[in-house]
Amino acid sequence: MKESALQKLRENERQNRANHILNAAKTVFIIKGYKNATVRDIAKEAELTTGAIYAYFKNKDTMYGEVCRLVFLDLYQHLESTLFSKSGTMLDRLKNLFSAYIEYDDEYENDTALLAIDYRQLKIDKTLSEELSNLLSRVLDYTNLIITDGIKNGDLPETVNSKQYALTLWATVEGFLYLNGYGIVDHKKLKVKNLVNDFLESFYRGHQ
Amino acid sequence: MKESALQKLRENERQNRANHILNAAKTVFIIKGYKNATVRDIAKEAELTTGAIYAYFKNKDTMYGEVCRLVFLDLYQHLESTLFSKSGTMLDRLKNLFSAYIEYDDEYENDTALLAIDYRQLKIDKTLSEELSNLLSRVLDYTNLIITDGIKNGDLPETVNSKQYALTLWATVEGFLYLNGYGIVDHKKLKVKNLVNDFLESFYRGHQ
Amino acid sequence: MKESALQKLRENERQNRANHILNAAKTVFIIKGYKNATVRDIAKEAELTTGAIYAYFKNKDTMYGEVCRLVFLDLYQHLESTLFSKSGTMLDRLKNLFSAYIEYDDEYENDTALLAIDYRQLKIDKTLSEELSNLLSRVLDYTNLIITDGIKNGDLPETVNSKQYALTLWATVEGFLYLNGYGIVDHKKLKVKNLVNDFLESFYRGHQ
Amino acid sequence: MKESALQKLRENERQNRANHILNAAKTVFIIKGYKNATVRDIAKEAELTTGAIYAYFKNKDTMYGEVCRLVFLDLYQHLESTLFSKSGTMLDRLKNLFSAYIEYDDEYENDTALLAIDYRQLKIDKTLSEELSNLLSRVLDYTNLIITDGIKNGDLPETVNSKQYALTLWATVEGFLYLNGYGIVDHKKLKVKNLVNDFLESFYRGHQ
DNA sequence: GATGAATGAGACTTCATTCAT
DNA sequence: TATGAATGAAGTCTCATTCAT
Repeated sequence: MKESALQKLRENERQNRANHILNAAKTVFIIKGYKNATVRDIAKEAELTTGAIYAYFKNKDTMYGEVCRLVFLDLYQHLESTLFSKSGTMLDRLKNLFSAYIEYDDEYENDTALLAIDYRQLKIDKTLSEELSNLLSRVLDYTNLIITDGIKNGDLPETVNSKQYALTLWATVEGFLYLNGYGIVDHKKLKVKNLVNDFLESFYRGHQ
Repeated sequence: MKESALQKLRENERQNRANHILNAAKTVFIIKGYKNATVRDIAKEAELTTGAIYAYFKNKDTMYGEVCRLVFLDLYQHLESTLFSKSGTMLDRLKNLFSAYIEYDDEYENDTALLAIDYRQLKIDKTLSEELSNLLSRVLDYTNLIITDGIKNGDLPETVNSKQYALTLWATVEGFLYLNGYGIVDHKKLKVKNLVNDFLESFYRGHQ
Repeated sequence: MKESALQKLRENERQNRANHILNAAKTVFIIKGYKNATVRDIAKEAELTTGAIYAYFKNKDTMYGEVCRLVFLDLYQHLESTLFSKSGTMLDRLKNLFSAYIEYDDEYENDTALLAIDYRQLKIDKTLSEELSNLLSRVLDYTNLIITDGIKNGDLPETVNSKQYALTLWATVEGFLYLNGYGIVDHKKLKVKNLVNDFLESFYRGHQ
Repeated sequence: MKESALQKLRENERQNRANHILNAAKTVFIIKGYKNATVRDIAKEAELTTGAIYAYFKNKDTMYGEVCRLVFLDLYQHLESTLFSKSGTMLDRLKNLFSAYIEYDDEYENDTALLAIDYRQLKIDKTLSEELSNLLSRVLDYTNLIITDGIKNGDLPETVNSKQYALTLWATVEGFLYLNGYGIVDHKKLKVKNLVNDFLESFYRGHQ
């Protein structure tokens, strides 16, 4: 029993340190991008040596993948509060969901996309790779949920294909963030959040 | 005078060879991605040697930037035929424009995005960098043109902000392509082109 | 006095643990070879941690050397039973000796050679190094003993140089094992033991 | 035609440089042993930089394998002169063959064995690995040839199993060299060559 | 004594870039 | 201009060894 408690403590410690490294990695990857970030950079950021890193992560690519996972999980935690407040109209719920999404993206300096961008080129375990794919598509599920609710409530006609509707919404939001990332959205006048809200309304009207 | 003609000839020759290399680079970058493409790969594809490349391009990053430019220019040539046929409704013209855009993306196996993705991390001349930014936003101008025409023709109410409308359309299309690139769009049932067409219609209806 | 008894006990305890580690090391070195065996591997095999190892052994090379010594000591214990049964002809005694040697080698899957192979490249104390050299040549002494007995008994003419005779026998046996280790001896038809026995007879006949 | 000639010239150049590197590697491997030799050492010995090495050899292990091959090929060139002089008795021919073998080994400071020792642990192409195995057993074929000749000529009775005879001879020679490598053969009094010659005679007598 | 996290040197390897020919 | 060998810096990763707990 004692043994098991000790083990748990140690495992916890280990997990903490791994997270510490992962956070350092996140910082570095966001600042320098995958290509230019070196393991040494990450080690320095974590106040460790290169070798220490490898006690926790198999290699750079895996770290990158894990950072992506972390960001996704963070994101979903951020979104879930919004999601499960079933009060309000469908439109409000969608606005809330995407606002939360956009806020999160803002917080990480528009680098959600940057992070997620090409994990398919990485040498990572299939398990992790698949998990990332799943996580990537989870927003869709969230959105879909709200929309099917909307159809049930009569917010949208029954003829609406909820999956396609959800996909379209998400595509637009991702698109805005993507363009915003390239500095194409004029920050002074238009903010992504407003753009999305306007879009949600027009698109909604188009389905009445 | 003669000298100048000769010079022009030489300059032409040089330009041809540079283009030849650029095409090889495009091929390699699309297949392998920026990270994994080596200058040697490009040289081999161009049936040249490493050293020769450097007579035409300052460095790998510049080549990558130039490839991006090439792709954009190609794209715009592809789009322009569509653009300037001012016949048809606004909706038809938009559909044509984006169809052409999507077709082009298909042709390059969804790697337009892949190519364009992070030229901001590259060490390239400011000139080139700015040109890429401009090119990137040119589709917007195209779209905007069609929409202002639409407003003039009464296809859309005058209250519509054409820039925002255009931005939204483009965002959605980019978003679809982005998601499609990640395999999130179900290819068997939904095609990007149909998704976009459906979207254009709903969005249009939403503004009546 | 009491102190000394306690000390002895402790020293014993320590010796036991060192032997435990050494056996683990032997296992790992035989399976993985010196090059590929890591101290961590050994620690794991001994159900200890890396650090603990260093309380007993100065470094990896020393461990390797000690393993070699252990193997030699084991070997000689294995051989000695044979040796001191002075019954039988010289030829029989030699056959018995080498049979025992070969059996021992078999037991460790032909890795006697693998173990002994290059302790001279190791960073180990001169004492240990010299001891290994001595141990290595001890078989020679054994063989020599039997042969001088044989000469006394008239099994071999007095003109025979016993040292050279012994050296030759041993060389051949080692050679067979070495070739066998490389898979050069055809296992199905010829077994090392038979080859050695045949050899011993022919060589013996050649000295009559 | 000219092109092909140029290519041949270049290929030659390349081969020369590869050989130059290989010789440097041989030197380093012999002095330091596989384990302690670094690619940097080899590069320095070849008066090149590390990177240059990799233009010629895939990796360290492959270089080691190639060095082994080189040594074998050299050896066989050295032996072949001897081999094909079919004059002399079987015994003389065998003495010549093994003398040549031993001389070669001497020349390389007893490191034939050292080199050949564990190429099976290396990460090398199967092709190379198999070639090394073949080369390793070629001496056997040579020996066998002389012995079958000997049987034909009546030097040995027909009942002798030539393969076993050959294997035994070779085993003994290898064994002597092996022991000699460990400093067990007393250099001042006994020389390997003499030991082998004496052995060959006794063994031969044992088969009459 | 034992732990195991951390160190730090050094190994192998890759590749953009240069330069003598 | 073209060649391609060579450079050299940087990268990823491994592991014997140390040390605070």
